[in-house]
Amino acid sequence: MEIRQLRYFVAVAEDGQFSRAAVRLGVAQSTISEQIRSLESELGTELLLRSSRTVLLTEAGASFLDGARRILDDLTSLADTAQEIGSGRRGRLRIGALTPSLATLIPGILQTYAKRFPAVEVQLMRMSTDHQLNGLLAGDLDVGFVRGVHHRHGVRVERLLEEPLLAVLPSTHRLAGAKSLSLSELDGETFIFWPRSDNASFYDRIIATCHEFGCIPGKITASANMETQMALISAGLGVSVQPLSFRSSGNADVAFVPVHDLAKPVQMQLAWIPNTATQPTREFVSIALETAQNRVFTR
Amino acid sequence: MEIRQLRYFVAVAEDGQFSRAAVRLGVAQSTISEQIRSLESELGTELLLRSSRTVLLTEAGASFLDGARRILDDLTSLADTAQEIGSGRRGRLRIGALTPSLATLIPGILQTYAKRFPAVEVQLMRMSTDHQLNGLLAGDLDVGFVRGVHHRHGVRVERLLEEPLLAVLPSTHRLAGAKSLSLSELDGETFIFWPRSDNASFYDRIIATCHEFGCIPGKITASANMETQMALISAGLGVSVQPLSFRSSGNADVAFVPVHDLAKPVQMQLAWIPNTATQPTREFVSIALETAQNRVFTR
DNA sequence: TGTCACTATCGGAAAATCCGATGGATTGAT
DNA sequence: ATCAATCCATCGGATTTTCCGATAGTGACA
Repeated sequence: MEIRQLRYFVAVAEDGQFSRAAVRLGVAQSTISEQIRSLESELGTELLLRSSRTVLLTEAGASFLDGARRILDDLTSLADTAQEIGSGRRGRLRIGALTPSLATLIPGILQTYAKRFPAVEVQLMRMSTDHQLNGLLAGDLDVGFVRGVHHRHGVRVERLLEEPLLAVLPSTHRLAGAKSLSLSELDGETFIFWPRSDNASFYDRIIATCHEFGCIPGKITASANMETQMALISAGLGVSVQPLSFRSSGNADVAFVPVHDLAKPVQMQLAWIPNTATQPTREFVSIALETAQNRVFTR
Repeated sequence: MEIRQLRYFVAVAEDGQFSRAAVRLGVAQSTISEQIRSLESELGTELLLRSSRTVLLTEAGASFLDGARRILDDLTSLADTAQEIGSGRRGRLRIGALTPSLATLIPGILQTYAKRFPAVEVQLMRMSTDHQLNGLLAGDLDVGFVRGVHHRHGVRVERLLEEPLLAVLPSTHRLAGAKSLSLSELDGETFIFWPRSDNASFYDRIIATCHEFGCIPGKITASANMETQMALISAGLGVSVQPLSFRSSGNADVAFVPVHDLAKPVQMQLAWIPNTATQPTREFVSIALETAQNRVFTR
């Protein structure tokens, strides 16, 4: 049984004539006759009743017509779907993101992406950097917005934007009004920070920098939630050092003060796995990098 | 896109190897390679990721695999169904029947038929002879159990069995105990009978026979329902002349008395339209004729 | 580095499709 | 009744496609 035969049969059934169907299909009438005949002989059943004026369907033919039409439809949609998936116009995209990126970078990127690929189902998940890396490697995630990742086998990481680190202080803090400060001035204070398990290397880098510049945190209170951290700081329970985008949560009674000995900015990065990247992933990465390049993060 | 290509693709996806799939399919490996390649190029999408160790599916390939499997299944069931319908193993059979046939002939025939063709949907409808003929000609009925039909264009009628006509009398009737009677003895009585519209020729034949033998019915009360007729007769409201099988309703307080001047029996007949008969119809007819031949209708 | 297992490619053989011409059958008109 | 027209079936040959075997190319593994 061949697809061609199904097409010919459907055409004949619709036209009620071999010859007219042949013209419509752009083939010789003898071809139609042969193919229909071969189809019938393969099935062992007559599908058409040939009278000299018109062609009628047998019962088997009527049932076959229904089925053949459905299969022909299925075939085109099969091809269409494969093409859409292959071209990235259809599919699924699982994005991991750190909290600050959600308010700053991601809205613009997603807007562009959703416009170009409306049929792709986007799943956006707030996750820590280390969680994202694990997810990428486990195949649970397609792309992630992370911080402080250097190299990890199989994972490609590209810089999206850079931000300075700022001291985050309660508004009642003695340095809240300062133009800028030195890390050593926060020596011994309680620090409010992300859990070390969220991004151990970034955590360690910050702490090491503090030590380097003569600031040894007293207690370190961990919270995985940005809003909670803000609340703790504004309540005067501690201070923190955070990238500028931390500010975009924009609320709470806290002061952001530049730290002049922290010249080196931190980066927001995009991470994905080129080897196994799906087409939607590749498209998203390309849009994300492009969007970030055109974007200057302002206070 | 060809069915062959779907088969090859499914085989490769299942085996994870071109060469092994080729062996399993009984074709050369180069053939598989070419066909898959041609499929991919037609779709404009890669379906398989060839590494030198194993073949993996792309996203598009995974979706295509599902669809291809489903379509291949659909194709076989399409062919199977057409074959079943063509051979009469599947389909629909609409049978019309007079009331007496329902209790006598039909059970045995249907039993045999349902055993040989379990997948055929049988619809049995109680209808008058004329209704059945109209139904057959209109294509609403496939086969009918009728009485007193001679010839009608396009309709074929075969005798199934013959039965004598009996007088049907209230048990209180003066002739109820007679061994037999002559029609003339019922002259002037009220007759309980089927409506003339149910089977005009049969009706007219009975009435003509009565006249011929000196019996002119007084009033004629019509009822399309056998049970109603029995009730009317047993209530003493009239008499009737009916085929023997009328008796099989077996109840009510009526007497069946042979009529010696009605030597000519009446027939139960099978009617169908050979030109447009479906396979189930043909099979049913053959079983019905066969069953009736082997059957002697006894009191 | 060499071997192994696998897919891609190529030329030619084999098979299937397709075409045009023709035959046979039926319908409708003259 | 005959003739023309229409339609499907059949046949031989041209064309296209499929298929095979051999061989080249490629990555994995020892």
